[in-house]
Amino acid sequence: MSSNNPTIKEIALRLNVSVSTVSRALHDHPRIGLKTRERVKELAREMKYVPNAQAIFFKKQKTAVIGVVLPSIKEEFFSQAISGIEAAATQYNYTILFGQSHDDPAIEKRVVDTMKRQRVDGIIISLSKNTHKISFLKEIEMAGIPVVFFDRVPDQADVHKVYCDIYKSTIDMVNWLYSRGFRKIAMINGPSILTASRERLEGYKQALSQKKMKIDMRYFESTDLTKEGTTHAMKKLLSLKNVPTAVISFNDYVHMDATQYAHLQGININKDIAFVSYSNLSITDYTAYPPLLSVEQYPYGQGEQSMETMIRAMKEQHPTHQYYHEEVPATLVIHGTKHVR
Amino acid sequence: MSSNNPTIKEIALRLNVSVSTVSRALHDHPRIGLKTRERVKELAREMKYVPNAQAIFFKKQKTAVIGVVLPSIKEEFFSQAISGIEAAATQYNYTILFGQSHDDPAIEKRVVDTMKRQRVDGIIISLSKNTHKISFLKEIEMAGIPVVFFDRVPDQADVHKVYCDIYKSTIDMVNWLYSRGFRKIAMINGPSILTASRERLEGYKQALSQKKMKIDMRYFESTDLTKEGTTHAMKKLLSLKNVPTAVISFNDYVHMDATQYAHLQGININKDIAFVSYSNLSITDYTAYPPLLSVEQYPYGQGEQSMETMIRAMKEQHPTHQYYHEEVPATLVIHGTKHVR
DNA sequence: TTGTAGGCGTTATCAT
DNA sequence: ATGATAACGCCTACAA
Repeated sequence: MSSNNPTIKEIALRLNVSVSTVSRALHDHPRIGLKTRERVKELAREMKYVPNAQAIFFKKQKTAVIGVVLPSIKEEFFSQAISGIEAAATQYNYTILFGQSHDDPAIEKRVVDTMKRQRVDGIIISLSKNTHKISFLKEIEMAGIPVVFFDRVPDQADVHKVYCDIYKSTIDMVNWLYSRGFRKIAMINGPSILTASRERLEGYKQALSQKKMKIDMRYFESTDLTKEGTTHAMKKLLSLKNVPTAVISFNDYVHMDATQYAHLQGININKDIAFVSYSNLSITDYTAYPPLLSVEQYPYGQGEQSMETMIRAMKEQHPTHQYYHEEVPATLVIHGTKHVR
Repeated sequence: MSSNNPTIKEIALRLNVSVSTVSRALHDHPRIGLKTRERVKELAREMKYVPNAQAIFFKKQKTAVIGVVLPSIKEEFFSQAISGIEAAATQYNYTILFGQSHDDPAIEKRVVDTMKRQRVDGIIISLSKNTHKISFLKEIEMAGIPVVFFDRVPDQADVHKVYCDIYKSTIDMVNWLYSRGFRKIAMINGPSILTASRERLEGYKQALSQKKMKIDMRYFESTDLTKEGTTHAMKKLLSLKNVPTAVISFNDYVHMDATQYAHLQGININKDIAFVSYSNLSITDYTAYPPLLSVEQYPYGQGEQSMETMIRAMKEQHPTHQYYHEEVPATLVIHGTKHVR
C-alpha cells in the first residue's frame, strides 16, 4: 500500500493557507473569501482529494455505517430485505456492513462483536433460528449502539422490532381454505422457538375454534426447515388414516420440499391435497407445484422500515425506555391460476 | 447517543498508570510487569472494554474492510458468491462493506465512491451488465485501493480478475448435444457487451465448426436478460420454419423464462426441444422444466478465490505491473433424470 | 476573512 | 518496566 490520498494538510501547504481555511472552503463556510474558496476547490479537484470518512467519523464518533446481520442471504426473503435496507440507508447516507449468521448463534455473536469493534452506528438483525439468548445484543444496546430486530424478532417488549402480523394472515388463510370446503387442514410449522412459528400455530388454532372445529394435533407437524425435516413431516401426514385435504407450509421452501415428496408418493398436488404457504417467492412462478396461495410478507418493505426505525432509534437518548414496534401488514396472494399446466 | 465505550485512557486513569502501559499490557507486550498486565486485563474485562477499530485503523491507515459490489444479490449466483467472499474474508479478519449496483452504472460509481471515502482496503466487484467504462475503477486502483473483478470481468489484461472459462464449457455443452443427435442447436445469449456472452458465442461457433457444421445465425438470439427480452427471443426461434431441436440459454433465469413461454406455446419441454443452460441454480430441482444440463460455475468458489486474490493484490506495491488472472474451472451437471414427472 | 490549537483513541518512539 | 509525547486527518471553538 503506497500512493496515499491527498489530505487537506497538503492542499493547505500548496496554497500557503491554513488547514482550517481549506476545511472551511471545502464545506462552503459562509465567511470565507470567494476566491480563496475557488482556489481551494480547484486544487482539491485537481489533486483528486477525497475526504477520509474514517478520520471524520473518528472525530465525530460516528461511522455512518449500519451493521446488518442475517441468517442467510441465499433465501430470497433476506436478499430482498437487504435491498430494502440498502435503499433506505443510501437515502440517509448510511453504508451497510454485512454479515451472515448461517443460523449459528456462535457465528452470530462473532459477527456482532466484529461490528461493535468497527463501531457501527447501529445493528439491524434477523435472529438465527437457533438463537435463544439475546443478552449479548442487549449489552450492545447498553453500550450505545441501537439494535433493531426484524422478521425473526424476540418475543419480549423491550426491543425495537419490525415484523409482519402472521397471526392474522394465518386466520385469513384458514378461512380461505374453509370457505372452499376444506375441513382436514394440516400444518407443517417451523421450529417452535421462533415467534413466527408460535404466531402461525395460534392463528391456526384461533381460526379453527372460530369455526367450531376441533383441533386435531395429528394434523400438526414441525420441521427444522431442512429438506429431511420437511420430508419426515410430510411422510407422517400422508401416513394418517385420515389424510389431510389441505396442508399449510411454514414457508415456500418448506412447501417445495413437501410437495416434491408428496408428488413422489403419487399425490396429485392441489388436486388430491391443496397446498398453501407463506413468503410468496418470485421463483414460485417457475416451480413445478406452486402453492394455491401464499402470504406475502414484503421483505423489501420490512427492510426499508427497519432502516427507518433505526434512524429514529439512533435519535433516542440511551438508555431508552421508548421502544418501537412496527407492524408491516401481510397479504394473501392467490396463485395457481396463472399458468395452465 | 451517549453511554460511551471505555477507552484505554480511562483504564489508565483508574489504575494510575500511563496509557502506553495499558496499551502494552493489553497486547501482551513482553517487558511489562506480570501483575500490572493482570490488573489491566482484569479491569478491561470488568469495564467491558472493546478496542475502537476506527481509531486503530485510522492510525494504521487501514480499515480491514473490503468493499463488495454486486449487480444484484437477488440472483442466487451472487448471493452464493458473497457467502464465499465472506467466508474467506472472515478467515483473514476482514469485514464486508456491501453495495448493489442494480446493473446501473451510475449507482455502481456512487457505491464505489462511497467505499473509497470509507477507505476500504480493497474492492471486489462484479460489473453491472451496462457498464462500459471502468476508468473510475482504474483511478481507485491508482489511489492505492486494489480492485479485483470476478465473474463479470472486463476484457483487458491490466486488471486482477477471477472467472470461469465459459468458452470451454460451451464447447463441452455443444458436444454433449451433438453426441445425442441434436443438430439444430440454437442459443439465447446475453448482452453482447459482456465477456460472458462473447465467450459463449465463440465456444458455440468453435464447437460447431469442429463438427464441420455450418453456422446459421438465425439460430442465434440475444436477450437483455429481462423476461420480455427472453420471451421475444424464444418467439423468434419458434417462428423459424426450421424450428431448433435444442436451445442453449445464457443462464437458468433465461432458461426459466424461455421454457415457460415455450410451454405456453404448446412445446413439450425436453421432448420436442431439448433445453440446456448455465448456472446450475439450486432452485432448478424444484422448477417445472429443469434444463437437461447446466454448467456449474461455482459462485461460492469464485467468491473465495476473489478474496484470496485480493489478499495477494493487497500485498503488491502500487502501482503494480503484476496482475492476477484466476480461472475457476466450470463443469457440466446433468439434470432431468432426478425426478420422474 | 483567516489562523491557531486542541482533541477524538490508539500505537510507536523516545526517554527514564 | 513504565511514562511522556507525537502522530494519524479532520473539525471547531477561540483568537486575531
